[in-house]
Amino acid sequence: MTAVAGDPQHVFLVDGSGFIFRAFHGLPAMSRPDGTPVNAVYGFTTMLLKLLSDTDADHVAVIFDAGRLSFRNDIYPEYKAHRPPAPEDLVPQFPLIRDVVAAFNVPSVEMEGFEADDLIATYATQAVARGARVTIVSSDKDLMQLVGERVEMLDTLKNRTIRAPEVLEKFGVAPDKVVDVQALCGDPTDNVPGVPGIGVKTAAQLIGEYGDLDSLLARASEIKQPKRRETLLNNAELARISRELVRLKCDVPVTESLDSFAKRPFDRQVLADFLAAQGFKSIVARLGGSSVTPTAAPAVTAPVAVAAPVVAQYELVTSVEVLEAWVAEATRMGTVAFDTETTGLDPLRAELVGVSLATAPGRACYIPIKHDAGPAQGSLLLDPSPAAAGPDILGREVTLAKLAPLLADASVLKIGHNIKYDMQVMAQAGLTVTAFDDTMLLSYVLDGASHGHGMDELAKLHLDHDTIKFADVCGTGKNQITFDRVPLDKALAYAAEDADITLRLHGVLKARLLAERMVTVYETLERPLVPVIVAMEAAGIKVDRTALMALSAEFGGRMAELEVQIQTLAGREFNVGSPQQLGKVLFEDMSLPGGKKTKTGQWGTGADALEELAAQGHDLPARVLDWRQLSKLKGTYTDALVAQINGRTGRVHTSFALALTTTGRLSSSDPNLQNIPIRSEEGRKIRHAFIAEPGHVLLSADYSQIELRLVAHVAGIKGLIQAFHDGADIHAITAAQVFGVPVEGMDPMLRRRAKAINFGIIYGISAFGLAQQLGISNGEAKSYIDAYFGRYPEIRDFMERTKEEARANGFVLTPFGRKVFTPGIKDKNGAMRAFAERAAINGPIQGGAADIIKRAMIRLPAALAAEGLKARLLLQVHDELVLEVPVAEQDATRAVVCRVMESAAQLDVPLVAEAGFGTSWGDAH
DNA sequence: TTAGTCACG
DNA sequence: GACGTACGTGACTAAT
Repeated sequence: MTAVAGDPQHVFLVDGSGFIFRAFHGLPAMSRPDGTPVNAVYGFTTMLLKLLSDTDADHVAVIFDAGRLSFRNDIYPEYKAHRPPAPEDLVPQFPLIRDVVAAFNVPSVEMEGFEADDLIATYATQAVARGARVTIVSSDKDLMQLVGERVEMLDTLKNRTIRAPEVLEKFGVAPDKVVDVQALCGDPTDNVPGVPGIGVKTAAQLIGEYGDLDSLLARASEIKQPKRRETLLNNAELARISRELVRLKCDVPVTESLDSFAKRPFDRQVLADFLAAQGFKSIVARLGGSSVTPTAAPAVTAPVAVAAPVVAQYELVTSVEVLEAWVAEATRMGTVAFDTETTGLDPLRAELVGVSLATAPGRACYIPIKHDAGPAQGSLLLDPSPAAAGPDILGREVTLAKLAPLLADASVLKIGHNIKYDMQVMAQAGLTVTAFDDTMLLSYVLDGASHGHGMDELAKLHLDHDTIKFADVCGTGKNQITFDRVPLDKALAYAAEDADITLRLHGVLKARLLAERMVTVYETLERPLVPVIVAMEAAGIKVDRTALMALSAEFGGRMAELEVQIQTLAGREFNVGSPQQLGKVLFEDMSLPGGKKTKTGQWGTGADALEELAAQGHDLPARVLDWRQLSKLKGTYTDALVAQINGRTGRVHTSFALALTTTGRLSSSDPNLQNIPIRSEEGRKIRHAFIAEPGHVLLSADYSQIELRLVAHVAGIKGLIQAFHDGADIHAITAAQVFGVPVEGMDPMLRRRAKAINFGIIYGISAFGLAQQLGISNGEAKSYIDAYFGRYPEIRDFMERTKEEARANGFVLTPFGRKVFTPGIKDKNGAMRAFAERAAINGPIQGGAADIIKRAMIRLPAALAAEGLKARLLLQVHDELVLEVPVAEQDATRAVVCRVMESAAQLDVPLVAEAGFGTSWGDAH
């Protein structure tokens, strides 16, 4: 069949009835002012709105069930006979939902005697015959039999696409065998009898073995298990009837033609009026999008496609009445952007200065809480400050009291930009925030590290808006003032804009989430992690100040000794900490061999270069290495950490960045507690200074080989998967398999090489890199890699597949759907491209591991609470979690932590977590 | 501000 | 045949 002009390309068939029930049961009760229940109507409306704005479909229709009876009741009167009548609260919503569809100007179809599923089957068949793609918007398993090369299903509530693999997962067979399986196992919800005693698993196994139902029934007497054979022989007719019940009719004599589903525009005014009548103000606001002018009463008159400039109207809130009005408006809208202004960046030390809210584009307010009336430093005393002359501001107590219920109200969505910070600030004031979105995290899951996620940058990018910069309001450098000293008029303009922009960014970004299939990543991996991180940062970790200071003195003393020795050896004084001066000493004054220049023409004095010289017997570079180690430990850890101890808590509180890395990992800073030394003996002393409170111990639990397990899983490497199931020393087994030697009595060198290759795979292996790592020749490294690929052929496939994915999309996906962007993958510079290719290969592995530990962290607090355990999460170090645990609860806590970590994901390999206790972090390993 | 170095997974 | 490399971070110092 050849396509002719006007043929549909992509057809959306929405299972209206299915969605109504799911929306009704999935959403909390909602009602119109007149008392009519509308939760299903609301759910249906938002779904349809998203669907229509996100899809490339050119044909759309919503299909409903017409009545309770269909032709199936003629075959089997009991079909769906036991279904209770629709819930009382749902009945009045059926006609309203048909009105919704009409308001969207989308055709709806229903037909007496046929179920919606049959109509969907019929139209899908017609569409495929005309060369179109079909998306069935439903999660009903009865429709899975229709999935095919050109037909997919979309579960909008879970944002999941159902194709052949998902069908296989559900029924254990390909879509074309689904009816056979259903015929055997039946369906209690629809009263389809099936064969007694046979469930999905057995049915799939039988169909897999015999091919289809008819063959199975014909050869039933061959079945070995006597009981199963008997039931099949006795119930053959029941199975055939069941098959007729579940098989969808593809040739219903429909009256509406497929062509009549061609997508057509809808009248926004009609729709807005209808929605307003249902009380759906938040949807009306969304319809208006960025085109809404705050003064225009009906927000929907402007066409959404043309973004009219927003007329910003910001209000300074200085009376309780006005504050109450804003809270009421936010509650009514169901959505509010909010932002806090403070005196600093550290949420534990910063003081709350004010709060801004935004309820619609351009409509925002600022509530000052603590603004210093005095002029900024440097102003003349006689200068009458506008702030001093301004109106009185509301007190902290009353403002917080009025805001608390709004922030705690689960039915009002609070939108923040980096809301982690605002939640921490509010937590200091005793307020909790429930039901929130974060535009920074939205931006991060959508665009990864392809650009920054600061609000200024996003405002320019998505709204073409230049924001007022913090520096414009507070200055920079030594002239910088804190926000509480900013005059109120300037504070209003800056702070209210922040909330306003946040709200408008939310409109743009949240809409992209579904279209770009990032709902699940955002809602299950990123957003729920925020409160977990808030608690971790607030908890902090105790460090032994005295021990660190003693270490610092010790390191300092030894450095001074080494400096004397080094300068004596050099024959002159120079700054040992200067790579430039050291390079001259080594390669010019002393004329040592093998000096290499860095790309800027300096002598390279990295550890590998110094080690090589030391190995040749040169003393000076060896002592520089020692000096550098001590210098690093003293400067970065002992001294810096002591300076970071919070005066109030006596603990160190890091900051975890959630929207920074390219792979989805967290990062830690101020101080970085993810790079505390452990590999060297001297370094470990620092780890021993991280201690538990009296009566507590530290628990360190880490995933064993999580990245290599991810490799085995995503690449489907049978040899490695088996090895992980066997639970033995993975590097030794790799060595045995690749080099063909027994594990017993293995040369440790072979194991070391196998380990290096295993790591190399994770990094997107190259012969050069492996050679460098092992200190062997390029050729030898290449022969190892070839041997590895020969033993595990799936790895090569995975690497090629991943690079292809990166080239096609500009990103690769982790097993949990996170996008890892791969800029440079098409660069004309070969080195750049190779770099991007290795990063692409690493992406699903490192990113997948990051996803898994995030899942564990999200589940852990509730799992601990469920067993009444008081342990607190303190740190995450990529594959390790550190908790502070009451001594009496050690064993129970370890069990919960390991269980949660190990069950955080279901892969083709087991996940293993190992945990230890200690009074210090160093002892807990 | 950038480059070099080195701490971690 | 040359390119110039293991993946992902943050903090410190010297030099600009």
